[in-house]
Amino acid sequence: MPELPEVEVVRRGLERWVCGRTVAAVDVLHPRAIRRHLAGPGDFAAQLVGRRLGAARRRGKYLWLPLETEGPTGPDRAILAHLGMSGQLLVQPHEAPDEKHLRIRIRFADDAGTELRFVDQRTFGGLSLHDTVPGDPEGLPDVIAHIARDPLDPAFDEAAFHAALRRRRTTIKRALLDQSLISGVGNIYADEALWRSRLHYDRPTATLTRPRSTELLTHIREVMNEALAVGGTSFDSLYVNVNGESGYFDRSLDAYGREDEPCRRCGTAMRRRPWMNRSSYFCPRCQRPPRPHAAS
DNA sequence: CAAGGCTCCTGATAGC
DNA sequence: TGCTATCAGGAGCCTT
Repeated sequence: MPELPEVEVVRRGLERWVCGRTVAAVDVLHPRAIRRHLAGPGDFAAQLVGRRLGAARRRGKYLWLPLETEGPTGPDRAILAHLGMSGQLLVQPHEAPDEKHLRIRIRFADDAGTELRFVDQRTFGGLSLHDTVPGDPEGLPDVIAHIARDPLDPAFDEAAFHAALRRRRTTIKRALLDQSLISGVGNIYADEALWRSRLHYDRPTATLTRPRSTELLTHIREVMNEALAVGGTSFDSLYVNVNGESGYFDRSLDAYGREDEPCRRCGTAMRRRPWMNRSSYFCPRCQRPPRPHAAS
């Protein structure tokens, strides 16, 4: 499932293969893939044709491709992409057969011989076009202005993150998955970082000391950077990078998906608990549940 | 406003 | 064999 490292791999692929190319034609093959573009598929295509794409950017799990400005008037625009659970952005030769779940095809006005394809089995992801936040140096699309900076962003505000954890009345894994507090962390890397930090997923955020939240952030960054170094995590063929190659980080996971397998620190059988309509994996010995306490 | 639950979707897999 | 139930889960939206 694409979380920050996987999305960053895709961003780099777009940077290499799509940046600077001019859109010639757009085919929307499934309306759900364009549902966040409220003006509809026809408008999406009409707005894109003839526009040159700028350098791909990313915040958390969101990607965007700025449209290079045509003239002095009008707001800057960008193609916003989210991969959802199963989305892929593939650069394919024109002659490659259509993927079973091909949703959007973008052709370019050059003779490079390749096109950009958005393929998505479960259709949680999609593309859309948006104005960018006025004056924002990164050209952040306005609809994701509420998404927090991610832990690999040099401008991520660690002190503010810690203060928010102390202020919130919630638990640590919920906070890690809240993209308005910290972005880019999904279920897999949350479990990995909590295991490395020996923190139980139900630990109230208000109990974390500054050293503990700093340590947690360090583990988040480490696990993400390790995944990035090997091209991301993939359990099946659903996630591939922009060239269609899978990542290999799943071989290095310490917590996620390891129910009944021995903890790599202490040997205790790892456990899985249903949690928020998904699962949490943890070591019952290294990651002790928080002590229940009376409400104050 | 914050917190937490619901919902969208398809395919693999388990169980009967 | 073939059916149904379950699970995977990001994030917008809704309720409390």
